[in-house]
Amino acid sequence: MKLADLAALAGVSTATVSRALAGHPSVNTGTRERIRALAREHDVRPNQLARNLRLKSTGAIGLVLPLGHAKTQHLTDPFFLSLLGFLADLLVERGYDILLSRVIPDADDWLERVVDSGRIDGLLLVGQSDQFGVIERVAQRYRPLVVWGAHRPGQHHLTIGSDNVAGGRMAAEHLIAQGRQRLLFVGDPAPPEFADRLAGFAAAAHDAGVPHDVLATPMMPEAVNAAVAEHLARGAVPDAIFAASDVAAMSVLRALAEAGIDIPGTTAVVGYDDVTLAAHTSPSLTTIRQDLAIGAELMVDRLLKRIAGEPAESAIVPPVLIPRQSG
Amino acid sequence: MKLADLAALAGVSTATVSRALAGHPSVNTGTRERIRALAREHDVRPNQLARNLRLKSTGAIGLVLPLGHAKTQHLTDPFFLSLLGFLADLLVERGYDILLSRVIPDADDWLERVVDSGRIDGLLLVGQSDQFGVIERVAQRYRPLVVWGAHRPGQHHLTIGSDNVAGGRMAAEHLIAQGRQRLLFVGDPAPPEFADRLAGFAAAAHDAGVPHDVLATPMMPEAVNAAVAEHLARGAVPDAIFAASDVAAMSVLRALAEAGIDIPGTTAVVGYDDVTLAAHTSPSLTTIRQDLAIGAELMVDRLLKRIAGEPAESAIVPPVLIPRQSG
DNA sequence: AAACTTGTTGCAATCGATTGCAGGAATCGT
DNA sequence: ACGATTCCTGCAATCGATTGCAACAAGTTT
Repeated sequence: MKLADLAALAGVSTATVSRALAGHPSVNTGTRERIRALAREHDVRPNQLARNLRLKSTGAIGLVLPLGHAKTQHLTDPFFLSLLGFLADLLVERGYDILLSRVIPDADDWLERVVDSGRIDGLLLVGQSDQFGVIERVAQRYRPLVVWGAHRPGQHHLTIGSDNVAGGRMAAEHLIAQGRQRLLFVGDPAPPEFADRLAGFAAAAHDAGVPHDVLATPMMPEAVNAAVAEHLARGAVPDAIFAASDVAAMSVLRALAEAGIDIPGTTAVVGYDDVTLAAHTSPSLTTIRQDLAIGAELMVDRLLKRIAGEPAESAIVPPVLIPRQSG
Repeated sequence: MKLADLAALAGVSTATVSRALAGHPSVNTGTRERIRALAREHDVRPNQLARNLRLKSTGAIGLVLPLGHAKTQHLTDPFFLSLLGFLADLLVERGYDILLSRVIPDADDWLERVVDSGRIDGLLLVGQSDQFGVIERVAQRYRPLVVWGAHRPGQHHLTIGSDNVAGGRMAAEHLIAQGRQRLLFVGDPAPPEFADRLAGFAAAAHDAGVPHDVLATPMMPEAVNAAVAEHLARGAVPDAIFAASDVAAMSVLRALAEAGIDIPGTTAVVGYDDVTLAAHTSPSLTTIRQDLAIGAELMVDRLLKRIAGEPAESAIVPPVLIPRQSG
């Protein structure tokens, strides 16, 4: 039942009904209570769409996962789901709904379509994928936009992310401190997050005078598994592998186990993210943790500041090495 | 930029612009192309809210997790996140957006508010929690509503769920076949899903002439852990525990390990759900799998049927016992 | 030349709520 | 008793797109 119907029932105008339900002070106390009682009795629930249209505010935050570099990747990715869980909890606590979309950036105005749809008050983007340019362009004019990802000098869009260069460096230093000598990076070096992890990894190796290889592969589990298997079959057995993500690291573990290689005896493995699963693989996975609880809080905090018109800047969550059995 | 602005630029009415962009056949081909070119050039993106209001359809599906029995439970729950992942993938493939809310059912019209908000074309509810009555009431009049949960004879709302009674029964039979004699159910027996699991468990135990106990506890990890620890401290050491969920089962594993009890030598543990983690705990967790990929497909399929005005009925996903190390 | 199609476009109502402004009634001050 | 406040309520515009109906021009038929 809508406001106009209730107005007819109560013998007043919709204007008065609207004001009564909104608790507007200018409406007479008696009338207000009468209308409210009637509203309860007759199941009146105002149409949010109409309200949003008029007020130009929706109470919803967009949450988008752009899938440029892995068109077959699904929302079931544990890293994304975990971050999503934290973000959702925080946003709901603050009274926002979440409009979730998975976008495959084919048309190059995909981001414009999202922000100009009028359906959201702000947007959280998880991962820059290969859409750096698009994001920059939109961020120039659309303020309430926060991205999980890497920060480049001079960029205009607001990012929250872990320091991937530092994380990659930590991985390499940790492995080298164990005396590992033949380092291998496994993953897709194209997306900025992964590129930074590799850069830090390579820099630390270089500083220590240790050589390293790069095994570039798409991030899908079977692809990683196959790439590592083939690499091993060629007789190249590294004594340390740094995988671009935990999910990739788990495929690496599997490929090594299938090749009968001892972990960490022969080859150490270090992952990235510290997804919940990482503590429970066997052997359990040494990894670089991104603290998503903190990251999510930073994202939401910055986004709400931007929505309120206040300034807010990028921030970095420091990565932490979590040593476990795999290396 | 909105349609009216473009109309002014093109020297036509908004009506014509609307029809041109929608590809309505009655508009002159020349005019249509001229308007479309202008639209591309000037970044015209119609306001979805206004469109939705007029058309009374939104292209969004609500996804709600009611948290009646665990007011502190979060969206980070792995079972929910996993189902959410599957649902989101399916819905996005079909062109729907997802409006995600976590609801704490305090006011008893929480569900009415969601379905009458005008913001969604249909609703998926994950879990009935303790809100069976509310859901029944709304389902009487609101058709596009699909619930993940238990099916009661004579109920009106459409549910997809695993056969929890059969699942509970399988757990008990599996344990009894190993010669286990002192069975214990751990969990909150109030929500219908859990009640069914307990009912099947109890029935199978009764059929086999084996006694069983019930340790009722809230489902939060610390609560389960504490409840089991206290139970053990009272000297009652069961030789088999059936936990209402995998997450609860993991707390049970921890409590047993902390009490120095051998698993599965002294006490076997069986969980429910088969979350990804269950295969990776140590010892790995024997559990009753709910196939969420299939469940999600059934939910989306039924919901879209209902939205299209077609009839659709409840369905059941058969549970499967996954034997692992814990029992 | 009158009557009738056909093709294209615009007017204005509609979706349902919010709110500035105006106006009527009641109360107050002098 | 008359103007000035104060209080309350309703009118009507507004948010932006969609669409039935009417209108008009150009072409066709008789």
